[in-house]
Amino acid sequence: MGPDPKTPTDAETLFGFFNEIGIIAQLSGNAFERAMPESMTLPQFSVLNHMVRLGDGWSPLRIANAMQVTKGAMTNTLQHLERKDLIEIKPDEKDGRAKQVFITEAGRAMREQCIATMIPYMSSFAQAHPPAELAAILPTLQEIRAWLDKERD
Amino acid sequence: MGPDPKTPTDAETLFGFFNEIGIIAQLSGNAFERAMPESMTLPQFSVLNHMVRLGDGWSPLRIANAMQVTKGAMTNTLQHLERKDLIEIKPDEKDGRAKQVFITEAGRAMREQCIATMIPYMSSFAQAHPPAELAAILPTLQEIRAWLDKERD
DNA sequence: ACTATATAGTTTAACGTCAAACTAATTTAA
DNA sequence: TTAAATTAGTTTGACGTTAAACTATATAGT
Repeated sequence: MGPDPKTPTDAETLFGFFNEIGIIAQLSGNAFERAMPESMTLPQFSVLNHMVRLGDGWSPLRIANAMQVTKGAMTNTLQHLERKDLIEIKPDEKDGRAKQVFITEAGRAMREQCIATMIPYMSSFAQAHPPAELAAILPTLQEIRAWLDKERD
Repeated sequence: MGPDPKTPTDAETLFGFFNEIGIIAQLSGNAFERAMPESMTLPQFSVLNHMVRLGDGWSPLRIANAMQVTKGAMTNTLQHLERKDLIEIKPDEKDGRAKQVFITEAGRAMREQCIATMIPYMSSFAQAHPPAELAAILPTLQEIRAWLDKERD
């Protein structure tokens, strides 16, 4: 007897899982960007949001690590935000190599605006998928993220 | 009394969820690419894999739709694969606008090789996160993907 | 002190993605 | 049949990402 076509192998399950994750990330990222004010991208919003929630004055590298992105990628995102005057970057007095990133008033306003424009979309999503449903699978996702992060080397 | 800081709002849960998804997609995609043969990317592998699993001869647009990617993105990926002789693209006799994409022997071999080099990584992952665990949350993910896809307009 | 090493940021090159403009070929409708 | 609308693919421009090379500053070790 050959393998039962109905039962996916472990490799298939694993692949299907990551494939699903990848597509959701792509579709949701797109959806958010379409909902957000013109010219704002998800990474840009994420940085602003991060600073409002956890405080600013962080170094670019620390922000990059928090967002699991390379420092080169963060340089790029910060340059875009700075050109739009949504953040301010100052040299770190204590360490000549480092910089400190601060959100501006315009940055805070932009972050608020992004959230406001996302609300309709989020509500619509939440109606179809109650937060409790997401909260239920979140722990598993967090473990997987932690594993991948640890395994990164 | 202010809101309980321990209980995230629905918006926070929702945001945290998509954030987690995004990071897992990024970390896992990276991990797979690092494991794969030099010069192969995840989208390129995905196209080869798709053709082996579901048959070749599809049009670029149909492949793009299956992978939830724009046709422009697919043009790009197919060009890379074609340059490496992993696929062959022929005009569709029935429809002068369309093309048909076929996997070559080298393409099949490359797909096998990718799978082979991924096995150690997948095993290591599966040990920490049994497929049953993934299978348990897969349905929820699939519903979410379907919703996002439908909502795309 | 001085050299060697490590750390913070930037830059570059190669890929990927999307949206929108543009071709070319096929349908539809009038 | 002809003109209009649709469909398949490609191209372009703007962003994002990584890895690796490169600067500049700081810290360790001798």
